[in-house]
Amino acid sequence: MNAKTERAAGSLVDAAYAGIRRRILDNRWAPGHQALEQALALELGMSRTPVREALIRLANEGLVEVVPRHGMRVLPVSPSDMQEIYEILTSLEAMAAELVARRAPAAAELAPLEKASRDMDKALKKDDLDAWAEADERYHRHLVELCGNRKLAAIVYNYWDRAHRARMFTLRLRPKPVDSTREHLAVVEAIRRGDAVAARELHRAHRERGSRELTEILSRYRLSQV
Amino acid sequence: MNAKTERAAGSLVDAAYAGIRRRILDNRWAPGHQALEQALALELGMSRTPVREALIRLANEGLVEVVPRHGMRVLPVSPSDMQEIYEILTSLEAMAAELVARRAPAAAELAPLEKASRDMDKALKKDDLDAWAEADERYHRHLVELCGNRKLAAIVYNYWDRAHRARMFTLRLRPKPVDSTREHLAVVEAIRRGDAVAARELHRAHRERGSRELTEILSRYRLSQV
DNA sequence: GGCTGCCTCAACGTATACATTAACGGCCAC
DNA sequence: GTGGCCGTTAATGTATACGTTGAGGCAGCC
Repeated sequence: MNAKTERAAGSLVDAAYAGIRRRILDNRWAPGHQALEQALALELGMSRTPVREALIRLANEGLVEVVPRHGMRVLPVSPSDMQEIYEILTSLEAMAAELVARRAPAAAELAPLEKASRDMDKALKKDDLDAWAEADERYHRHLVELCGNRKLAAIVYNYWDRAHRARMFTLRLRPKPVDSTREHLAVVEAIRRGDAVAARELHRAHRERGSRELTEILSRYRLSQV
Repeated sequence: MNAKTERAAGSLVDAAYAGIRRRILDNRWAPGHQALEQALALELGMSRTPVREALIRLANEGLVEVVPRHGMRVLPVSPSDMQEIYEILTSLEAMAAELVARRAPAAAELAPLEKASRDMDKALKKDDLDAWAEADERYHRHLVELCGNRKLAAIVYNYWDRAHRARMFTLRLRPKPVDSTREHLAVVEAIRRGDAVAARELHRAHRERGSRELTEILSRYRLSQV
């Protein structure tokens, strides 16, 4: 990706934000990586001003830290960070499932959830973990979209970003996620019945299980940060 | 508050952030209020640069919107915003209560919760609604602090800020909050028992009731925004 | 040899300069 | 009178300038 491509977005601030964020999520800049404002400006082909403004956004979103005299630093995600993040996601996504059930959406709106779940199974049978992760993310994303609470969705997306690297990293270390599909479909079924409490609790249990597995892996492999 | 006082904080950016935020939360700048960057800079006694950087933070936090050519605009909070916010707070604070119960805190850590609850009762008996609101906030704040999840706490604080004006506005329109104290103490009791699920569900019920009352008031008084 | 204090330098925070561009008002045609 | 076009102007986005200050190195002292 060259500077010209990154400029495509409206403003240089947006370009800087997108460029830096991409580099972090793609793990091109590992956790702990530091870069001075001037260096960033040079790499992104702009002056320090838009870089600074992008860094403020990224710092607010918890992806980087700005240390005076040391530039920005890509924040690592420790196991305890992951636990905190999963507590937040568990709580908010469970609420999302409840809200979806209360809204009693049309069958067409639920179809993508089922398709995503089926795709997870297919991917699993082919041992294609990347496709599995994509379908899993699609399921969760659609669920959160359907709940109608945009602010809640925005928080969830933000924390997904923060946990992204760790998820990618543990994807191949964890046991085959054979239970996820069934749990997803159980949530959908509860939504279809209009059973908001069941939807909430089933989704909570689903996330809690995922959280436990992740935590266990991180501690087993002594991954102090990702 | 003059410019000099606001400069007290370390950087001008912090001063601008604090100054603008204060004006909004105190309702000196009503929802919808607009101000140009240059005007803000003049009022705060600094140049546009730190003002712009503060506005980015405030916009991220949802207090203002930056519209090119029209400067910043203080965002109103509509009833549907309030509903979204309360859904988030209900879910996260319930999780916080659960986490506190799981941590099995020492009695000394729970004492401030009980004191805050007692202060709410006292304030109510004296018909001092401001003192009631302060004690109520103190209870909720301490609960969220105790849960140990800093990121969760940060989200909660942010959304409290957004809902602050509406809470202050409806404080004197709502029925006397006679149930709150009992509900708070029930949560504390569940925490003391180590009954995490009960703590979570009691707190959820507490917030859901508050949310219902608030929503009802906003619609009864046709408050389309605060 | 290790530690402390000074000095240098560069990174940052802030101010200012400047080109761009959209809002607004006025003017003209109908 | 009304609607549309054009020019003016000011607000913004970005670049650049500049003073301040803290980090790191070096020398001198214990």
